[in-house]
Amino acid sequence: MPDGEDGTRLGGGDRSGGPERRPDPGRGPISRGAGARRRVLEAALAVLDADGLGGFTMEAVARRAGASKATLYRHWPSTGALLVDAMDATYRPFPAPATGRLESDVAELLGAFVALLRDTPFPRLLGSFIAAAEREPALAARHADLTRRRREPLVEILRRARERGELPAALDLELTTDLLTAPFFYRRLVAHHPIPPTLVGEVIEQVLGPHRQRR
Amino acid sequence: MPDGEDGTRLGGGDRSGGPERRPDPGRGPISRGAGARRRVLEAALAVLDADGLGGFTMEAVARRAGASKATLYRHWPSTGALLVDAMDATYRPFPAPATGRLESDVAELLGAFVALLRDTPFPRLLGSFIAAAEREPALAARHADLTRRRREPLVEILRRARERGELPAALDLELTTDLLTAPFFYRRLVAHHPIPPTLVGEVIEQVLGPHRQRR
DNA sequence: TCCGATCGGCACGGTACCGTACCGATAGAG
DNA sequence: CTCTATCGGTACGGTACCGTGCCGATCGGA
Repeated sequence: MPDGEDGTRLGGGDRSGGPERRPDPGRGPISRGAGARRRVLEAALAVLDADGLGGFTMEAVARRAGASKATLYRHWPSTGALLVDAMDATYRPFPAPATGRLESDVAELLGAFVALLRDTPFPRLLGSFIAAAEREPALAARHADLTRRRREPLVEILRRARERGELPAALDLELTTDLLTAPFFYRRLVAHHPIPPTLVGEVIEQVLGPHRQRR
Repeated sequence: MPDGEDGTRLGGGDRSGGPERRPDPGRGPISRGAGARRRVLEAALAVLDADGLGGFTMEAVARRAGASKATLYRHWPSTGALLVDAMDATYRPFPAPATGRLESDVAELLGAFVALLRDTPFPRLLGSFIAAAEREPALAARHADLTRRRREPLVEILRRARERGELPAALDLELTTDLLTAPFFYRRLVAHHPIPPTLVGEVIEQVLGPHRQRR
């Protein structure tokens, strides 16, 4: 596999003027061991968010983390390995609503998801991960696992609803989860269309509406 | 947006409608004008497919095209501008089936789409475009337009079916198109899950099934 | 046929990043 | 408190790409 060698200029931080020094002034003295590792991973995500894959460089990450390149190379042999760990570090357990009613649970979850797509660096990072995963099988595998973990709460909501009899027993939960979430990825990353506040309700209505069953 | 200059040509859309009547102007001696332009754009896509955004470099594209850097800079002021034109060059009109029956038309179209995702460099290029578009508004706008053009045939099929009375008059065609296509993007680029041959039928059944109407 | 516009080749100085090595400092465990 | 593994800082040669300038060659329209 092509070892690293990544250096795009597309979003690249070609700063010909100032040296852009930002070693995170607010932090304490120096943290070692796991602390340093965490700091570097945070810096890696910050760099990826700011400058994309093109700016994702050992030097850039080290600068942002206030670390030395040597420290980075001690932990990660390549930018690819660093990217894998940084991607893993983006996982945050999604709040699983349990109002007990199918529609409101799903609406709440999808609403939080839309907010994540609209108000956070998440989609920008996701774009970089998608592009990188096309060329690094290790990253693709990790991202597949990450995605599975993120989907879990929604699948669980659907499963419970099915057990309560609100959804047909024969309904394919994985496919339904795809149909509920994929349009939002698609609009944000592919079609570059705005996501109106009403979309969550419309998707739920069109996907779940026909299958809704009275208990 | 760290890149200060970012010289993407927004209005430079000289999509030549010119009648280019050469049998194979590819590897002839030297081709000038539109020929050179086409050769460079092909090389740009080849480089992007092979090495991703990381390898997308004026030098690399020039090498692959058998052109000189000077030629590239004569046409495109930056890699961003080159990427925009290269992306536009990926558009191929999708064959619009017109069997006259909703299900078979959609199945045929989605089948071709799945083949595109499975057997061609398309998804790999798409990944790069997605990542780059997150950082280049000009690219995002172009990609939005490209996507709209690619969706058109499917929307048209749904519209005709609605006019024939096979779909409810109140059905949101755009949303339905999203629901029909987004899962495939999602599986291929985000979830990294295989797309079984049965998926097309399942998606059609779950999305269109409940709305099917007898005329 | 002819001439101008375009091309490929080449070279240039400048910049950024790579990957490694060595240093003195210090955090953090015992 | 002591000791050591880890850290930040610095430096290095090497590589790749940038963007520009200038050639002579040659395509391609008049």
